[in-house]
Amino acid sequence: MSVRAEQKMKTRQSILDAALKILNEDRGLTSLSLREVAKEAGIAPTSFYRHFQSLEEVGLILVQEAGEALHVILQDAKNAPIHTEEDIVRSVVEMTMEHFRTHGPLFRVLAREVTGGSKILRRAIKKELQIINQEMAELIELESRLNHRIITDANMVAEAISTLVFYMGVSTIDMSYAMRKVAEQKLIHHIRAIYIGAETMARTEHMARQLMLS
Amino acid sequence: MSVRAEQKMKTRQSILDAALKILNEDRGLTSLSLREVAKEAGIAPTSFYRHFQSLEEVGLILVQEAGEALHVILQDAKNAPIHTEEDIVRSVVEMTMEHFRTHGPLFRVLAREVTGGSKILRRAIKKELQIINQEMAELIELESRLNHRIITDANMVAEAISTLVFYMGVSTIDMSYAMRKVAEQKLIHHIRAIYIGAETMARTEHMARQLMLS
DNA sequence: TATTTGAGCTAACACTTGTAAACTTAAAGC
DNA sequence: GCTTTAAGTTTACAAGTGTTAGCTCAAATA
Repeated sequence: MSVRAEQKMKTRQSILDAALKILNEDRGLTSLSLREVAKEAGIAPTSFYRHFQSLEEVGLILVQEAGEALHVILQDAKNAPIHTEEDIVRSVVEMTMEHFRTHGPLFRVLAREVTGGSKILRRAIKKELQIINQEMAELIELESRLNHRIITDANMVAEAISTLVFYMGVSTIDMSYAMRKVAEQKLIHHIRAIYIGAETMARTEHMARQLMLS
Repeated sequence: MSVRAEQKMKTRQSILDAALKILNEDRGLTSLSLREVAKEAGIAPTSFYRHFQSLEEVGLILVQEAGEALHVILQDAKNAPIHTEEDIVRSVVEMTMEHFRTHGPLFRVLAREVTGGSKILRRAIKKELQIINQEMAELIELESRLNHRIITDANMVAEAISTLVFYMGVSTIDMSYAMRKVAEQKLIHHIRAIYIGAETMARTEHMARQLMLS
């Protein structure tokens, strides 16, 4: 890459960093000002336009980054060696929480902007979460096949689980280690309840069908 | 009430209405401007101060209103005649969804500001949701006692359910009738899974304990 | 009826906002 | 080495911001 292009990338990154830093200080994207971000990034206000059209565009990139980080977690879980329900739940929850914590600012943006002021951003985040949901459904189907478990609707289970993990998970970012661990255990418990509930429902349905046939 | 006090109340209400109206148009509280609200309310900017200290104070009142609306739902559910699990879940979900829809703007504020820019508001909303949680736990305990159901930790079940109902419920506000009904059914299914899961877990635990004793 | 009160007003302030226009200047390309 | 390109700059402007001070005038009070 040329010296110029390299410098441009650097400045671009410093804008993204600046935006994320300010967003992390309890601010919504729509309450952000271009000048403020430019100042934090150490550039002139108008230089911003050399890199992005608007702050919304910056937001979209941050959302994309957060989404990719989530995909990695699920991909890792899918490729992990052990696939018992207990292990998979615990490892996914722990990995997700760890990821939330280490990439706190990014996920705080995700959580804030999913109900935030920009329609475009909301749409983008919901799409991202939908993909996560799909991936989780695949993971659940994989596990249930391996352990001869009857789960009629993996998508439903995935929806409930990913919703809980996302919203409860994000709220743990600011917590102390001890409290976070408690929240983690709660989350694992909830997920297990959903899992077992779905299985019990499927089994009773299955039994009812067999009874009808006989 | 004196003529003057009455007029003041009217203006106060028009400020609250104006704020809610603007907030409903995809705006966060921190991105709101005082002058903008005053204009929408049909008063001079400085007149705002005769009623509130800041926009945050306005936000707090809106949150309080939304919270009260939620309490009413649960109170109604507790006082409803039929208390089978199936009925209670369906009726609470349907009532909550209906309430979310009819008071859409208010709950959109709640959902937006729980991750929003004001720490004070976030705290207030979380407290409100915590109370809801407590009330739901009582409802679950009431039902399980009536139907001789074994539920070891009603608080946990309540947490999972109220989290799902709140976040999934709020996202249904903008939906068409048909889609909302689908989301409603999904939600009922999730709740039932959690309920049954918790019961199954409690029963296996119960059996294990009895096995140990014998 | 005369006085006081206070909701709502206008004017003014110091400041921040987004963005346009025109520049500098160092790297890229020929 | 000369020209072109473009990242980053300064300056400028019109519009919007929160908040203070002081005025109005009708209702409340004495």
